[in-house]
Amino acid sequence: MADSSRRPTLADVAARVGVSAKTVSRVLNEDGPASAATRAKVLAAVEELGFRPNLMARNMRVGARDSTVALVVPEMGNPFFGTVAGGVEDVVRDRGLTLLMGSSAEDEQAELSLITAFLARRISGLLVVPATGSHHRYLRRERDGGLPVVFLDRPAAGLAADAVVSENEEGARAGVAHLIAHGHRRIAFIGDRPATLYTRKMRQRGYRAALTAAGIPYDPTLVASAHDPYTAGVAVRRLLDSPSPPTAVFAGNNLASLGVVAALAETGRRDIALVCFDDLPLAAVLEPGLTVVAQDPAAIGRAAAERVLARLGGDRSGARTVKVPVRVIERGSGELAPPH
Amino acid sequence: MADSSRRPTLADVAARVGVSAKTVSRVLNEDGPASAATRAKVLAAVEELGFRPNLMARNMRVGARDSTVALVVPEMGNPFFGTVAGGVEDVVRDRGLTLLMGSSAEDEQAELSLITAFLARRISGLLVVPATGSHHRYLRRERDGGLPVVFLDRPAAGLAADAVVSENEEGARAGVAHLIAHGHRRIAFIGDRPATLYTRKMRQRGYRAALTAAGIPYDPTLVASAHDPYTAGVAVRRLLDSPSPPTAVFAGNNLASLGVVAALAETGRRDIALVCFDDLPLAAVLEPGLTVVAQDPAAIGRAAAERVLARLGGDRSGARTVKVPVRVIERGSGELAPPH
DNA sequence: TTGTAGGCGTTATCAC
DNA sequence: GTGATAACGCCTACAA
Repeated sequence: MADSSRRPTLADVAARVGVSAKTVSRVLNEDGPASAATRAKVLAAVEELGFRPNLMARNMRVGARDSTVALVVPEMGNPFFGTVAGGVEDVVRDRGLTLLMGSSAEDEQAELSLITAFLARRISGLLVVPATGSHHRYLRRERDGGLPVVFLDRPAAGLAADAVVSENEEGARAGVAHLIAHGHRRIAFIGDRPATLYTRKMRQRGYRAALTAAGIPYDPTLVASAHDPYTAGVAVRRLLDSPSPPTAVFAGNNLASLGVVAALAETGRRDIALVCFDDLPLAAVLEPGLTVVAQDPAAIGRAAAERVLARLGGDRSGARTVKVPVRVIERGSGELAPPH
Repeated sequence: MADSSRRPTLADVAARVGVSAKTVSRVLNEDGPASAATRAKVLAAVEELGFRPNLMARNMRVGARDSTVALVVPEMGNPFFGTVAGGVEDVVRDRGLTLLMGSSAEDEQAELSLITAFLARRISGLLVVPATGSHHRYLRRERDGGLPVVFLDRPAAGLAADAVVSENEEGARAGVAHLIAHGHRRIAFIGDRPATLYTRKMRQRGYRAALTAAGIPYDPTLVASAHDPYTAGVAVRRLLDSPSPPTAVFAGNNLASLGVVAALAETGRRDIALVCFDDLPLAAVLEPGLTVVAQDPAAIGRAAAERVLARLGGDRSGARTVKVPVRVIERGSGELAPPH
């Protein structure tokens, strides 16, 4: 019985069988030749001792990166990022890569230490949904050294790198144009917080573009910020109680949408038209159904993972930004006409 | 200029400064003493070369496990598991551990190779939502060797190990009793698939217990299986079209619930009472609001992570199963009376 | 078919 | 304060 406080190593297995460590290695990796007898004895000893190869040691010797791809998201709980992660994993799993994942809690410092920890593990690829306000100049050297670095949902600041984002501006513009087409001229925008957030800016830009195209003046009093349902609800109520209230609302993200829908339901305002950016479960079951600009988070994850694999495969072309299409799904709430 | 195809090592930094590798190591780890001058020069060189410590090498030398905790879930996209993961991460992050995550796709083989890959990385803890039909005898040696192994949502098969689960039976019993209290006697059960799944069995047991307690005979024709919304919808429609249809439905998981809610809405059956296991976003906004037996997935994740930390801290007590409370949230759909 | 020497990047030990 | 040496577990290169 070997010292149970230590994990068995190749050498332990070898000693037990009476061969060299190299022979055991050969059997396990199906490397060089090995006689059937030796093979059987080795496998038996491996089983008996509960030997598990040490991947850290192997990678170090081989000089290879660890076969992991790291993903940094701002919040794990948000189903949007969960679905993104699922998309990433679907793609990398097929290549034998495993997913290393952490949340920055939308905090610059946390993001930095998380990424540092990942880099220290010699990951094979890095996927980042950057936290607000963070920059990524320090990743330049890694990327130049051959580490695929891809940004998701939001582009990097201070680094020309691959990015995969939704059609934020186009989608918002289409959603707001949809409301305008149904006769609305006073349309509120409940956007992400902080207002400097990339997705917020792009979606608000789309909002303004749609207004401009229709000759409707931009009214800043119709714009509010919220990231959680509660704040969004408060914002909508305030807007509806104002002297010249909106007849329609465009909700700029999934959590804000939840708050807007709830607020409209609670106040019984079934006359307010609503289009939400990002789809929600049960959206089709509401009455009226929720008209949304649907994103495809799984596709974002997959596209980003594929960029990583392409880079790993030797693609040295310039940084590219992939835009994942969104689509307007009409379900009723966006087709309500304003009171005349 | 060093060979740019190779990452700089401690030795490279040392050579540049003109000290030994050990000195650099001392500075970086704030280990032994080091003069202010040396320290400054070392840090400058580290910065200049873009040196990053190699954690694999460090761990190997120190003989330490990697500071990661691995989590295996059956499906990444499911928001339930996403929230569980968030709970895990909240707890382990505070201890400087990072999360390694993968999906088994509810497949026994995939789960095994995933766990094998994790073990090869010398993880510090293992959290598993076991795939249907998988067993975990092979983890016994790992656990005995000091690796904390904790199961979530479903207990292990073939291994006495810590587990954290919801109050499945109690919750289902309470939910069904709620329907009975409102006058229902023909209550359908749309459970997880396959029927051998732990949560399915426990919830169905609670369903039967509630019936028995009320003296209502168990009618297998009222029981159906579904894991995705579509199948659940089909099942409900079929039940409602049957000769002696139910007056109430108990939906056994979040995805089935989506399908049941949609089917009831589409068929215009506003008279059917409904209680769902697991809460859903927008549940409160439906009309009537959705009465649910709410689980607390984040709490499940946190509790499991805390078990891991306790074991890491030296807790050698016997395997324990933690039950995370659920609670019935009345919102209307579960309080509908049957037609008399 | 099998074994030996050496080294991957880091740190523990002991010496200066 | 600092350095030389050996060792962690494994694999490559070469030899037998």
